[in-house]
Amino acid sequence: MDNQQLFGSSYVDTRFFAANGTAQRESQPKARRRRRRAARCGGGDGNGWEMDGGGDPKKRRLTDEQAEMLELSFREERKLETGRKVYLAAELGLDPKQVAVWFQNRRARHKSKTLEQEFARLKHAHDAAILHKCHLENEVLRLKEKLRATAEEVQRLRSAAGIHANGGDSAGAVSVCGGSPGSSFSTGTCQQHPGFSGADVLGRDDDLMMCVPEWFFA
DNA sequence: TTGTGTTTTACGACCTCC
DNA sequence: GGAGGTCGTAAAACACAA
Repeated sequence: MDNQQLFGSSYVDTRFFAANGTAQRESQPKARRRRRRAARCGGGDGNGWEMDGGGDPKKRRLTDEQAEMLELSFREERKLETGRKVYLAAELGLDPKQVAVWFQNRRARHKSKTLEQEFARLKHAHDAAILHKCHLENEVLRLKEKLRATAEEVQRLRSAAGIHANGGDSAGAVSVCGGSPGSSFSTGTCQQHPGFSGADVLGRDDDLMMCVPEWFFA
C-alpha cells in the first residue's frame, strides 16, 4: 500500500517515509522483540491482528505495520484531532478508540523518555557544578595556607629585627591565629599583627575567616 | 520450563476547552 | 455536555536468564 495514499497528504509528511527504511526504532530490544514475535505468529491472524493462541480480543497487539504507521503519524503531529483519528482508524482497520488510546500511550512514553533525558542532563550539570565547587574550595585552602606562611615569615622577620607589636594599628591588620592547626583558620580568638596589611590583596579579614568549609576543622 | 522484569494495550477518573 | 487531554494502573504480551 502506498504510504501517501494510506495517510493522505494532509496527515503525513513524506519525509518520514523517505527515512522509513533507516528509521531508527526507539531501541534495539524492541526491534528484536517484534521480529521474534512476527516470526512466531506468522504475521498475525489474517485480519491485521496478532493474537497469541486465541488471547483476549480486548487486548490485541497491533501489527508491525499498524504500529509503524501510527508512529509516523505521531511524529507528524502528537495531538490527534477527530478527523485524523477516524482516518487512521479506517485506513489501519482499527477502532478509532484504539487509535486514540495508542496516541495517549505514545505521548506518555514520549514524556517519560523526555523526562529521563532531562534528568540525565541536569544530573550531569549538577555533578559538574559540584566538581567545580571542590576545585574552588581547594584553591581557597591553598591560598589560605600561602597567607599563613607569609604572615609567619613576616612575624619571624619582625622578631629578628626586634620589632614588637604594640596593638596600635588594628585597622586592616591580618589576623593570624595561634595554637593548633585546627584553630588556624577558625573564627576563634586571634592575635592581631599590626603593621601588616594584606587587605588590599586579600580583602577584608572577615572574608578570609568565612570561606573555610566546616569539614576542614573536623 | 519457569520465574521475573519490561513493554504494550486498555481502561477509569479527573480536568480543560469549546 | 461532549471530545480529547493527562495520570495512574491492570493485565496481556513479550524477552531473557537460570
